[in-house]
Amino acid sequence: MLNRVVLVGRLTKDPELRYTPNGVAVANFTLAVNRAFSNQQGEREADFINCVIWRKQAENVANYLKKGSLAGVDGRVQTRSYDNNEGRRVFITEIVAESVQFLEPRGSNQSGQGQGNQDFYGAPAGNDFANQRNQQSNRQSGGFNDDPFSNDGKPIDISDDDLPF
Amino acid sequence: MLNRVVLVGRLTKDPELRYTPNGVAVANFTLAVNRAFSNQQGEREADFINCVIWRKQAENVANYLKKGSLAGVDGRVQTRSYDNNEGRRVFITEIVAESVQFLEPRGSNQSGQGQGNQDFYGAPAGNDFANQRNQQSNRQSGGFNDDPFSNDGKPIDISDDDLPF
Amino acid sequence: MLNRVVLVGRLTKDPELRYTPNGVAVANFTLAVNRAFSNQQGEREADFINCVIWRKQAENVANYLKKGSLAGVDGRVQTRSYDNNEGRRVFITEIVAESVQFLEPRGSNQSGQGQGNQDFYGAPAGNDFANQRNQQSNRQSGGFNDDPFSNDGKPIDISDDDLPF
Amino acid sequence: MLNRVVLVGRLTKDPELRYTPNGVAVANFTLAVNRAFSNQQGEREADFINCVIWRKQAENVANYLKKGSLAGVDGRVQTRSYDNNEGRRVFITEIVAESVQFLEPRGSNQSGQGQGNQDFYGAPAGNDFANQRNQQSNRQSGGFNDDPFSNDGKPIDISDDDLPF
DNA sequence: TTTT
DNA sequence: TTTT
Repeated sequence: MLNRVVLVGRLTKDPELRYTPNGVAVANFTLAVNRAFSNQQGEREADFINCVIWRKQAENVANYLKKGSLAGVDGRVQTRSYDNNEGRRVFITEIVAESVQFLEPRGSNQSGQGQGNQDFYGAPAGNDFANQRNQQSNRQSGGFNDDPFSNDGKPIDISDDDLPF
Repeated sequence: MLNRVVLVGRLTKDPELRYTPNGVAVANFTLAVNRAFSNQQGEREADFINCVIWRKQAENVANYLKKGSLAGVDGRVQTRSYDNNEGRRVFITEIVAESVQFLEPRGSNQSGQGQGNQDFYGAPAGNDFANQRNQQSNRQSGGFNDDPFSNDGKPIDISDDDLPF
Repeated sequence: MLNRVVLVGRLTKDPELRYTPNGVAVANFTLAVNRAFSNQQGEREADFINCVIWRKQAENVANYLKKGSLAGVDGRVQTRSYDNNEGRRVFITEIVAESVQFLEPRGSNQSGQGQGNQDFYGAPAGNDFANQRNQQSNRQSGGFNDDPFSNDGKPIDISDDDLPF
Repeated sequence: MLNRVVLVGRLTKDPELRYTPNGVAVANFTLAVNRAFSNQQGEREADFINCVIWRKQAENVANYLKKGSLAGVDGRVQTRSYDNNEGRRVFITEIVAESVQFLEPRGSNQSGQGQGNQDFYGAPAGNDFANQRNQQSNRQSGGFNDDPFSNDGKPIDISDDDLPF
């Protein structure tokens, strides 16, 4: 059934890249998306939206985005649940990104060295991470957690079953 | 910033209509949205996506949708947090619906009496609940809960501050 | 770059299914999408939105949708141009559907015989035409036109180049 | 009915701002949206998508966006037709933008003088043009054309009837 | 009639 | 050239 989400926002932290036991890459990141309206105190708030992305694009996200990066996400809403360490069922709503667009001007990550690029404010060519299905990643898995958005060293129970395809 | 969600799914239960202390209507409902793909066991799962809607449209949702109704939602992703009764901060991700479309065939709610309507399977005219801003609802508030998706009779702490405009 | 469209509407006519010279299926159809608001004459107008869909899903659309069917489309906006028979360049904006959802109640196509189905108004299981990439269709091509939305028997010049991948 | 479009792309030209006979502002612009995939020649093409925006936001677009600006659009697909000067009916599909987001880094419009802004690449605060309904613009109308995307000095026949609300 |  |  129809399930579509499009977001533009900034990463609240560097993305977290991990691997399932089978070696499939997953990255998690949170987008801060500023609201278009102000609240009753006249402040403009933001929504902090958890996103997951799989496989090759997960590695792209980890390599090219960092805290503060402006990015666009096209994906879908996913819900899942897991039992936490107190034996309580926790429900998660997150966005599974199907493609991520890097919206920073080219070179904005650079540390300071000259750029000599007249295209400085342009979006990099080929900066979409979409349509890279069928690509496989095979590095070994590190510690994989029960909740991809926490990182507290608890035992692993997210498996390849969480792969959205 | 861009924040857009479109869903089509079925209500998992009747919508819950409540009123803020100021008399503003809010309805909560959950959409079961079937996934387009099957999991590794060959089953087609669903996402269970919590939605909120405000004001006149909240009352429309409460009046016209019920458990099992097929509906479309156009809205945005919202996150918020509250402190639960154990003093723990709980983070919520939900969809604020800006418009809801009733996708049931006309008359499918009817109890059995004849319809004599050749348009029986047609979508009802005017079945969009959109573009009804500026309408105000003023009924008195009933018990309002700390989490619009739970309903356990705990003290009220959602106020008009939660109004998304 | 981000380019996403989601529509729900009714087919204005039966879909048109054709095949490229290489045997790839394409279907064209127009969705009438009723506007959520009324015009200054108090009438509710509709937008008539041309859609294209490729491969296996094109055949599904042709087989399962017809004039009047309620359908959801998830896709992207595409523009292209061609030179018409007067040597004039014509610009086309249309929606390339990536998935189509059949929103008619189960059995609504039936000619009249009893159904005995308590789920009569339920959406059919498996009624999404999505995620069917990698499927190939190989029937022979019939007359393929210069504009997939016209059908006037003029020589073919839409080729597999128009395939959106 | 559901009708939602989200785009991110670059303006192909400066926006065109005009006023209806009643003094309502309208701006037209075209977004070049690069495709996520390459064609059979290995080139990455773009879609050139016509957009319209009304009222206060039209003036914002005219003031803040120009050829090459990176912008996000949230809106809906609209179709309409008009009779051209040869008496032929022309059908138009365009995007009615409901909000536009300015995605250029702050200061990228500047002519060259120093900026001394550590937030140089940050999106400007308040750079959404959304949620500004109810605002009225009253300047006098200049030449208004039969097709908002052409500009050939022909007599005016787009009126306030084209206002999408 | 196309942007970077 | 438009659906219910």
